[in-house]
Amino acid sequence: MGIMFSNKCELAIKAILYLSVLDKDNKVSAKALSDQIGIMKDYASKVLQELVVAGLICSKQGVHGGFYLDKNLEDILLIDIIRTVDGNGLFENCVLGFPGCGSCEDCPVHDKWGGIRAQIEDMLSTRSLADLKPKTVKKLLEMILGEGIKVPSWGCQG
Amino acid sequence: MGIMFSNKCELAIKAILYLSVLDKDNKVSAKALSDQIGIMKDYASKVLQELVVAGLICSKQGVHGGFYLDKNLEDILLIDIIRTVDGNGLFENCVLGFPGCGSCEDCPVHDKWGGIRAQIEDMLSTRSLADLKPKTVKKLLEMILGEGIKVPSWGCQG
DNA sequence: TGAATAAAAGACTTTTTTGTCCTCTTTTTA
DNA sequence: TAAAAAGAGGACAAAAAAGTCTTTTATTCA
Repeated sequence: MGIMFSNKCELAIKAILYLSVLDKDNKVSAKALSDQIGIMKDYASKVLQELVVAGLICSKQGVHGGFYLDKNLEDILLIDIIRTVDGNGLFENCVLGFPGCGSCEDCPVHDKWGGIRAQIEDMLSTRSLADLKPKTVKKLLEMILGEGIKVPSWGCQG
Repeated sequence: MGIMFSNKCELAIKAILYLSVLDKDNKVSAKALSDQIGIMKDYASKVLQELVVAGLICSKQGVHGGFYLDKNLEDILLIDIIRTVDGNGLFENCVLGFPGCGSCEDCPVHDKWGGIRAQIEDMLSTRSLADLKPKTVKKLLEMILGEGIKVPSWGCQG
């Protein structure tokens, strides 16, 4: 388990972010994808297949087949991935696990959590993969090139 | 798994909140506690024991024994429970699961997440169990009395 | 002192999540 | 058309988390 999303969901996010930086007609195999971003090939295949079934990504069998994004990056939000893989609990359930923690029966941290949850939802839904792309490219390059290697010209100064 | 904390951690939070509304010398058995707040008795015993070992709560064996809080409520913070049961990952790891997501190698949502995380930390650490007590009493009463029963005089108006 | 109560301790089982492997089908290209 | 590449699908295995049960130890009280 990650800190807020399941491992499976984190894998899905990484995979889709990776697809988002490729050219639209550039399919990538589960093997190549998992080699690049350091996730397990077999499990990645499983998760990618689920994402295809869910309609988040597309796939094509055979030589030169692979996974790819069919939609415009403007139309894909991180929250779609979260909802598909992990469900809607983050946006519905009580953060302390109290049952029926709604407007009336508030848990002790309900007042604060409402605002925080709204910000999380905002973080995941107001910017599309297109908006995230510059940072995604940078992060993925850093991951792929490794920690020791500096990204030329626009590398970290701090 | 809850939405942000493990089931075990949620159980621990509920149990300690329950202890926080009792008189200081009022010990409660695992059975009574779990009956009241609707958690499983045997698993609760396990978790309560861990909390004793961790020094968060106290216990006493034998007739009229049970679990209780030894410290002042002002000195107990929710974040202590989180850190003890679930560790420090929520405050250290990347929300998208990217490795080494620090000041330099930022993930695509890093800018937003930093502020959100700070608010979560604030929510869990700036108010003690003493501050939370009024809401805790209300919430626990609602849980114990059940949904159909209205809490007299200070019940929900909305 | 013996019975009852309640935590401590640990073994054990079940469920969920994660991860692996194998075979089948589709697609392309030589 | 055969070989190779790559996803689809399903069975299976391992690990982690959650949950159950039994025995032992400590404490109180009649």
